[in-house]
Amino acid sequence: MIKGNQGTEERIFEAAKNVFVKKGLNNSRMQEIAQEAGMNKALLHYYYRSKEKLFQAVFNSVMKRVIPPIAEMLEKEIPLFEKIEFIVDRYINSLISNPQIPVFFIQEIQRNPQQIVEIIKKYGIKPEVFFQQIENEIKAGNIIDIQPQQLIVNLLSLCVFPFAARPVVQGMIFENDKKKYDQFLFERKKEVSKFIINSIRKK
Amino acid sequence: MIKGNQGTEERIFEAAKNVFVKKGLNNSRMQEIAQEAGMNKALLHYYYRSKEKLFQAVFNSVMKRVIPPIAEMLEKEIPLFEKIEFIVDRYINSLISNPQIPVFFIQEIQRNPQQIVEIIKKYGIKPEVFFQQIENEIKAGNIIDIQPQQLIVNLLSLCVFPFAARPVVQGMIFENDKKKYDQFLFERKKEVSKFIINSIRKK
DNA sequence: TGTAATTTTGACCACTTGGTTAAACCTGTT
DNA sequence: AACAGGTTTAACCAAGTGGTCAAAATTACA
Repeated sequence: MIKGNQGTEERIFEAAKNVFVKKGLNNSRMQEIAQEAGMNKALLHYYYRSKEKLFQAVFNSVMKRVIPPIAEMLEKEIPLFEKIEFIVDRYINSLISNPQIPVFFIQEIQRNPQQIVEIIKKYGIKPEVFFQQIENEIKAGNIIDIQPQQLIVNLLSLCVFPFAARPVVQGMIFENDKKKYDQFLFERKKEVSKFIINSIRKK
Repeated sequence: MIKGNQGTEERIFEAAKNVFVKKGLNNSRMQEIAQEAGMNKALLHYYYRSKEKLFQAVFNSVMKRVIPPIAEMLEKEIPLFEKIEFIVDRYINSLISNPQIPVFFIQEIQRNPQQIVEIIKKYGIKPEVFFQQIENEIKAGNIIDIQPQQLIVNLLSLCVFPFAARPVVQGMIFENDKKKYDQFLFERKKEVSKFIINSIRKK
């Protein structure tokens, strides 16, 4: 049964996602989202009540798409070095496909930190499993002594930061050459895991 | 000669810096800045014409305080490993004193990327000097083969990201314990340089 | 086909915000 | 004391904002 509204709600949602992710909550206008969806502004309120509600819907959906794969990777039962290579490769790959996500997150983090933590935990990331694996490897003498927290933050930093700071880094050390920076990011899929493993492997 | 305005302009500037750095341009209100400075809103326009001009004044000042020390460190003529230790320690220290700066920058980066690159170059950061030093060490066989760009972005990532993502990381892996996270950041002053040098040192 | 229910629209509202202005207020000078 | 300069203020304005509403258009259904 095709209802009268042939995907109106979905069109609003997609338009909102585009605009919100690109500009963040405070720089996005309801009017702009309506235009992007090709309809009247009042419809956004008809379907989603308020800007805040619409934003929450978008934000939850983005989290739901981004977090579970990470959770799954962290808990996968494969050797540590393999796992690091796997996570870095997949994570950077997904950031290459969605390069605005880090800034979108960082902005929302400031606005509402606790909510994000709760969503992340809801979708199942339990860093303790990964921590345990790291500690086991340390005890087994396979990697150097390092705080698991330091290691995982290092991994995150190395993956995410180049996307958040792209405009400046690209301007400073890549003569603003977009292709060069894309290539740079592509190579990081291997470089970052090499860098990490090099650092923690026991000689 | 003490004029009638006993530092009014400076008080505006300080108030604006506080508010802008904490909330970013778009979430800051002129009224709020006026309140913080304890004066009438019209005075902000009397001294700085517009919100944008006031923001530029603040932004330039912050850049002027943050960039030159980095430029100086990058060009200092000391051995590479020492330099890495020096930069990481000083940089993280300065971020501990000004933890909102990374988010402030990342937000402004999106708004006006090219302007930032120009300011940075104006204040004298020339990464080429550092790149040359890295390439020399590679040729001399002291460190492994690595793209200088990858290395410097790794260094930046490891220093800056934990401040930008603090609320989430603190919530996820430090049970939202502020003191634990402060301690974590403090330890990174040594951990990050160890991590980097471990990775690039030739065995 | 006629009617009720739902969806869509344009006009509108209340409020916020950056910015302006004319008048009041110093403060130093004569 | 009176004047002249810059400084400070309260009141105001225009534009933009999220949100509302009644009427129009469309769809579902008897």
